[in-house]
Amino acid sequence: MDAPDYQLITKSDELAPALAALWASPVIGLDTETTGLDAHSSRLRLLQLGTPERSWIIDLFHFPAGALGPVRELLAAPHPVKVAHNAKFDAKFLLKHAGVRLGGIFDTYLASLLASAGNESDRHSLEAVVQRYLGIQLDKSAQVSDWSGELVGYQLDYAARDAAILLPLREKILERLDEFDLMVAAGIEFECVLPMAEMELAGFYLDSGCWRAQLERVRAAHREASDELQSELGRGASQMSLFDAPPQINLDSPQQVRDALARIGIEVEGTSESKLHKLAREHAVIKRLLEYRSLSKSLSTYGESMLDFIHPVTGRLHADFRQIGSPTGRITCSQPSLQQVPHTVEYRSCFRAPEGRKLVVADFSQIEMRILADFSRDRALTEAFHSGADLHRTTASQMLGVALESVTPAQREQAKSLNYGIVYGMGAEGLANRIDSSVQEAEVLIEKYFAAYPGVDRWLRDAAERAVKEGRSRTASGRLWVYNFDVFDRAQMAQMRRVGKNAPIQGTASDIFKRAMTLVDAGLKEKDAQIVNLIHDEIVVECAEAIAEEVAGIVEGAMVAAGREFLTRIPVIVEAVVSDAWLKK
DNA sequence: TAGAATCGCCAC
DNA sequence: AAACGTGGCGATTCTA
Repeated sequence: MDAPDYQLITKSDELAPALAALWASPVIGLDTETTGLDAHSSRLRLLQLGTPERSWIIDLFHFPAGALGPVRELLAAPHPVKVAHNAKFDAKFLLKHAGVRLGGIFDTYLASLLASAGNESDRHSLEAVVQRYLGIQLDKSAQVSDWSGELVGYQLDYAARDAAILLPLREKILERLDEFDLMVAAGIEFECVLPMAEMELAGFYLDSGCWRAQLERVRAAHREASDELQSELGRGASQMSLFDAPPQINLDSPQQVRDALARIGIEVEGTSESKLHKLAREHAVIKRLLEYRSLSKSLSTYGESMLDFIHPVTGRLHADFRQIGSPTGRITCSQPSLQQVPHTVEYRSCFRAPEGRKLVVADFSQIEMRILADFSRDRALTEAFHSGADLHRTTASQMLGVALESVTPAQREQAKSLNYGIVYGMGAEGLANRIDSSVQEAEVLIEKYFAAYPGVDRWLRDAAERAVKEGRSRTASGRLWVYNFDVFDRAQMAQMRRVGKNAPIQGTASDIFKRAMTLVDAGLKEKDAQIVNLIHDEIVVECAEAIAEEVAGIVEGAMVAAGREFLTRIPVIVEAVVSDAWLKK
């Protein structure tokens, strides 16, 4: 593609005519060039803005932040719409280096992801998307050039072209979004971009001293467990002589562990947690092995590596959040994953509010079950939520036909397993495995569950049938997942039925969650408060101590409002707690 | 020997 | 073989 008509702007008197044309355009392309990928340690060099007729390249090295006034106004306004590819990136740099909250975003990256409807083989780089939608091959070689020095012609051509291509690209993707009824879902996604950028830029504070102390405790326990297991498992090994140490077993190798267990007379098919768990009661060595595994996991995944992610400039963790991380629309997080920190006080208390600040930890109460109740219109499940009583206890009471007060803890646990398992399409074997019962007993429990909630039974069967018949599913916002299962493969068909039950529920939960994020962010706009983490149904906000209670109220209200946009028949409950650390008090 | 595949396990 | 859905990640094992 040839370079479009463009003008390089290095003086403030050149801005006015450009701004006049940009304000007059309903949609403009936006791109930035930066000296690196990290907004805290890199600089913003160029801001490219394009109308269909013309592009402008603003060299920000020539503009102190104060001189950008009128441009900031344009960028913050909801109109004109700004088309950008992966706008989160540009939004972070604009926020950090120009103090602008980018408004009116149309993100071609997110749009492309939505339009691909869960097809994970599609790539979504600007290059790939331009190729797919416009049939044009882009040359991206200038992207990684040095953007900190004197700019040369090919860099400016490249910069102008990337902004100009976004407008025709948006047109084509819009056609596809419209064709697939994805406009509502796209709107939800676009509104999340700025909150996501703000969150990543702010980062999540981790007390490194606390974390190191925790690691030391785990290390000691790990050594102890390892020594004990080596001597236990070494017993079965043949020894050269009495004075030779028994050969070391690699406890992290499932193969070696299985062989070692066999030598001391314990035969196992697999060494996974669920298989071993059942044997843990009769064999102390297995119980120890499971403890060892858990400690290993702690050390490897949540060990020093977490500290390596602390940013040298901000002293905080700036994880990478993928806004559409799964086909159901869930957000995922990596480097580090702040969504899988062990749910124990020892770990979570290290994520705490800095001096003078508080964390507000707010999560939806049983949102997926509420969605299931709303979708299925099951009378008993609906009643269970309206009663306000403990869901699992109520489920047990309704299944077993006993009074609420006489439900035993064991019965409640079984009902809980059913409530959680059922939205994943769990079968009798799965339940039996989980609650340590026979398959027959599990079958009886499932029958009782569906007898108590016949509407749920009907909805789940129907969802599975629809999934198979249509080969796709949608969430409440219309988010689409076109399945890629092999219809000639029995196992894959069974999986498709389970996904058909789960995807609309999990996906609607992420619709609600994303709306919640937008509303929370809007509610906190003028406050000294900032979203710092997102975990599927939980939002963590850091704020000034003095306004913590008020912020908790705003967060709770916003999340409830988001839930009510989608659930009309079932109450939405959010628990918001003010805390010094990432704990629900 | 580097990268892919697999296992196992953390979160929701 | 799989058996409960979505992910990320680390260690081991396999493979080209």
